[in-house]
Amino acid sequence: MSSKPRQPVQAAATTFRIIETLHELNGAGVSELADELEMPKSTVHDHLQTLNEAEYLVKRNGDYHVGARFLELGGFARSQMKLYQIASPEIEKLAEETGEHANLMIEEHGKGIFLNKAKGRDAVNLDTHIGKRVHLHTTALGKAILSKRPESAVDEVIERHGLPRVTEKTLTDADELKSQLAEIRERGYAIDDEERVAGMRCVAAPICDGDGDPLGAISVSGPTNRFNDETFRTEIPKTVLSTANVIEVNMTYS
Amino acid sequence: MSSKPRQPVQAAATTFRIIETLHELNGAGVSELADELEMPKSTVHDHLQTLNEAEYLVKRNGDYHVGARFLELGGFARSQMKLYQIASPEIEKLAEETGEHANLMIEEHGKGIFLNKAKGRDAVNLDTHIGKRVHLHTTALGKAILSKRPESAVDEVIERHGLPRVTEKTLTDADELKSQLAEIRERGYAIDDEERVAGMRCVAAPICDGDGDPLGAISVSGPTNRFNDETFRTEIPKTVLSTANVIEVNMTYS
DNA sequence: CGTGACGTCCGGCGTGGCCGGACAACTATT
DNA sequence: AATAGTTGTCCGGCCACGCCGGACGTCACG
Repeated sequence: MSSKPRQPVQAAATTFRIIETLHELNGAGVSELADELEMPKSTVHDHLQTLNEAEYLVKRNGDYHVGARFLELGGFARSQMKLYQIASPEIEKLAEETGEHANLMIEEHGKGIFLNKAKGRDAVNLDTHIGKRVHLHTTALGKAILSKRPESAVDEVIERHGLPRVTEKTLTDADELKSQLAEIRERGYAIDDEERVAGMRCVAAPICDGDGDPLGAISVSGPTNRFNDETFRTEIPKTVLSTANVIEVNMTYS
Repeated sequence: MSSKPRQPVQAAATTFRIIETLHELNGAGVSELADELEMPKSTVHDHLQTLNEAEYLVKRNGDYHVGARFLELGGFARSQMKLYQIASPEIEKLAEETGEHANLMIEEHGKGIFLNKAKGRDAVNLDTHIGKRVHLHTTALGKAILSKRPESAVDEVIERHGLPRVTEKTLTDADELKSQLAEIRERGYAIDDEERVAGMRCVAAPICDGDGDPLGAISVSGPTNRFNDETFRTEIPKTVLSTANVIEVNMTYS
C-alpha cells in the first residue's frame, strides 16, 4: 500500500483539480465545471474568482481559460532548462539525420515527461506532446533512465505506479524489467518494440551527470517497417549514443 | 481606486505565492522560502507537501523545485495555441530576414505577455523570455494591441495598471498615449523608441481576427544604431506588416 | 560530543473554505 | 410579452481545516 496521502492544504488540491479540468475541457463556464467535478457551483466559483484575480486564469466571453501565467512557470527549474537548451538542437539534428521522431524525456515522481520532440521529414504523427506524462516502463526513454537508477528506486517506482499494460507487448513483469535494465546498462542503450504504441519502435540512451545519475534520456522512434533489424539494432543505436555523448559533454563543461 | 480584491480562497493565493517565489529563487528549501515570504515554516511546509503530493513540485536533494507539470498547463487554451503555432514559423522568418529579434505578444489582464521570440544572427541579448509580462504602454507590441481595442478598454488598462515610467522616454501621459494610438490605427503599425529599454527600438503590427478584435501582435526590435530613420520608418514596418497580414490570413482560413 | 540549522510533524485555536440557497441577467420557446 | 430554464454571481452561516507555535529527529559542522 502506498503511504497515506498527506494533503494538509486541501484547498490547494481543489484549486489544481479545477485548473486541470479547465485545461482538459479547453475552457469552460462555472456550471459546466461544477457539473464535471461534482462540486457546488459556488465553491467552483470561489476558486475561479480567486484564480482570476491572481491572473492565472482569463475570462473570455463568459468562459474561463487557463492563462499564460503558466507559461512562465513552465520555464521551470533552470537546471532542467539547461538540459532542454543543450539537448534541443541536438534532438533537431537527430531528427534531421534519421528523418524520424527524436525525443527528450525527464523523470518526475516516477513518471516520464516529454520535454521536447523534433519531427524528421518522414515522421508519423504521434500522441507525444510536450509535457505528456507516461509510465517509465512503457518506453525506451523511461527504461534508459531507470537503468541508471539504483534497484531500490526502481522498486519504488513499481510499487507506486505498477506496471500497467498499454499494448500487447508491454513489459508487465518486474523481473523481466530488471533483467532488461541490466542489459541496457551493459550495452548503453534501451529499446522499445511496440511496448507503448503498436507499430512503433524506439531506441533511447540516457543522459547522465558527472556522478552517473540520470538527468533524462533521448530517443529516436519510428514505425516498425522502417525500423528493421539492421537499423534498429546497430545503425540507430550508434547515432543515438553518439548524440547522447555530445549532450553529456556539453552539460558538464558549460 | 481599483475594486476590492475579492479572493474567497486565500489558501489558493498563498499556494501560488509560494510557487512564484519558488520559481524566482530557482528552487529552495522550506526555511529559505519561509524566510523570504515571512511566513511560518510549518505553513509553507504544509503547502509544499500538498503540492509535492499532487506532483506539481519536485523535491530534489533537499530543495523543492517547480515541476514539469506546469509545462503541460503552459500549453494552454488552444485558440491561443493556434496563434502560437501559426505565428511561430513566420516569426522565425522575420528574424532571419532582418537579422534582429522578432517577437509575438498577447494581452492578458491588461498586461502584455511574450508568447514567443526568435533571434536573428545579429540579435542582442534581451530580457524578454517567453512568458515575460510587461506593461502594454511601454512596448510597440502593446501599443499595437491597444490600438485595436475600444477607448473604454484602454481607460480600464490605464486605471488598473497606470502608466509607470521604465525609461526616460516611456510614455506616461494618457492623452499622449491615446493620440499615438490614433496614429497607429491610421498607419497600421506601432513603434517604440527606447520606451521600454534604453538603446532599443521596435516596430510592431497587430494581429486581428475576422471581427477586427486583436489576438496579439508581432514585432521586430533592434539597437538604435542599426534602426536608423530609413529602416525604422519604412523598411522594417513594411516587412512586419506583410508578415502580420500573412498570419491573419492563415488564422482565418484554417 | 555539542551546537546550530535543517525538514518534518503534532495539536489546538479560530478563521475562512465550503456550501445551500437567493438573485439578476439572458436566451429560447410559446 | 410572459414564462421557464439557463447562466454567473453573491450572500450568510457552520464547522472543518488552514494556519501557526512549538517539539522532535536528523545531519553537518568543529
